Amino acid sequence: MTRDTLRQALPNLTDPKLVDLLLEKGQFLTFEPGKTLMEPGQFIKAVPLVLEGSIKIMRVDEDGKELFLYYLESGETCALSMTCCSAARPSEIKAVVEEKASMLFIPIQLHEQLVDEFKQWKDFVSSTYQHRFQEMLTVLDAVAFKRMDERLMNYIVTKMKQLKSNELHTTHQEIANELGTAREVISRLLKQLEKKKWIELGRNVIYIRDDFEELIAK
Amino acid sequence: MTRDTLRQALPNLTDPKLVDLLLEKGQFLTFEPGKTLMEPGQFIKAVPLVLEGSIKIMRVDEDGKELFLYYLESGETCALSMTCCSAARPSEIKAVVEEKASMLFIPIQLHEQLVDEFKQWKDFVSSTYQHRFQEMLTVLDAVAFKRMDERLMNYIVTKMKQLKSNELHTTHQEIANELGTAREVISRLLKQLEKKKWIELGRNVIYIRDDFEELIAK
DNA sequence: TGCCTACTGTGATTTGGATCACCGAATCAA
DNA sequence: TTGATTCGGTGATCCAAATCACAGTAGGCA
Repeated sequence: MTRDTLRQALPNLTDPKLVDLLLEKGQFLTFEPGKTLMEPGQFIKAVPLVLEGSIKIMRVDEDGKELFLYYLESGETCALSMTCCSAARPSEIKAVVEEKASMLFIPIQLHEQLVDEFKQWKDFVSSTYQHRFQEMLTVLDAVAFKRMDERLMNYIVTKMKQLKSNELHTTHQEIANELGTAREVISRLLKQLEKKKWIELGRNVIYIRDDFEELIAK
Repeated sequence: MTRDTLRQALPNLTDPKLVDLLLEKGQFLTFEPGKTLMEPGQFIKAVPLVLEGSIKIMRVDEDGKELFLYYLESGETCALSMTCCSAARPSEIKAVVEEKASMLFIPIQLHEQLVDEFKQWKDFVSSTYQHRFQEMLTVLDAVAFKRMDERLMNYIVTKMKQLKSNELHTTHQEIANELGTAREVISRLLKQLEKKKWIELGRNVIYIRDDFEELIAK
């Protein structure tokens, strides 16, 4: 039932009036992995709230190159959607379902109303901004100051945590896309990690050693 | 007089009660160019509002490398300050006065109160977030997808607009810092632009052709 | 079973940018 | 005026990453 899902995803939203409004006027939808929710240039008319699953948010260059920004997970929303849709501007990003997701779409008018009326919602929005700024800075640091080997290792750690698994079922090409580089570069770097016995490579799968994160810390 | 300065910088803030509160509880200060207002790691206890002049905001890497993010100009405030200080977290950025600046520092408690009580202030904050997200994405694009020559040309255009002049009084080293690269790289690229007659180089000064922006568009 | 496609591995080459090593010229300070 | 410092110019070299070019291989499916 949606009320429970909402409570689980957002335990901080306790005000029953707020919850009622969200459930009454929000649109509940579920999506399968791989579904593209948003492409650059599209307009968005609702704030997406993730209840279950996860959404991958990416920046896309003019000539199609992509760059992974962050995941939206249970209880999170997209700062960029909030800014874009309150300004009625087209999306700057691409959003793809990573894990089967159930979501609540809050119409922009309702969102604006909630910000005014409910401190809990205002705090939620404000902490979302904060959180996302932080993540944008992290990506910026990585792109501006780190080499690809380090970025790849961080990527693997992020994925492991997000999927709560030490097997990544993905292709080298997919990783390359998300890091904004070429497939060969990723293949070679992964091979180096395999030689160090930090990971094992299979077709469409990467097995990661349990102590991977400690290994890279050194 | 400060009231006039405030009105000029922020014509949208018309509510007299709001303006009174800002003037009464905000701290008015002026700074000379070059003054460092904020270093990474410092804590900030007030939201800085720029009335006149401009402030340069930069990201700083662990090993001291810098990266220019954006300018705060008249009527603007720093989204990062708002998130950092409401969360009582240390600054993630460095802020340096670019042009002689007069500023109003809004204590964080007052800021929070204003967000609740004044729609004008809430809208101001919200448009600040939006504006800054946009600029962060622009920087991200540049760093992730553009070559240094293009970034340098964009940098020159940004500076020209911000200073409203087609002479830049700065050193190659300074530009290199802001773009997160090495001085030699900038010197060589500037030399190329000079060979194309798009700019002229002097010691501590770059003269830029009036139609520079049209030239690079091609 | 056999073909086709998607995925991976790897060498060779190129390129953008970083780094090192100087030098000369302008400017400042004593 | 002179010595020191800052700034700009430039060659040489190195390195990470991009690009090009193929080849092998595992799976899907006809």
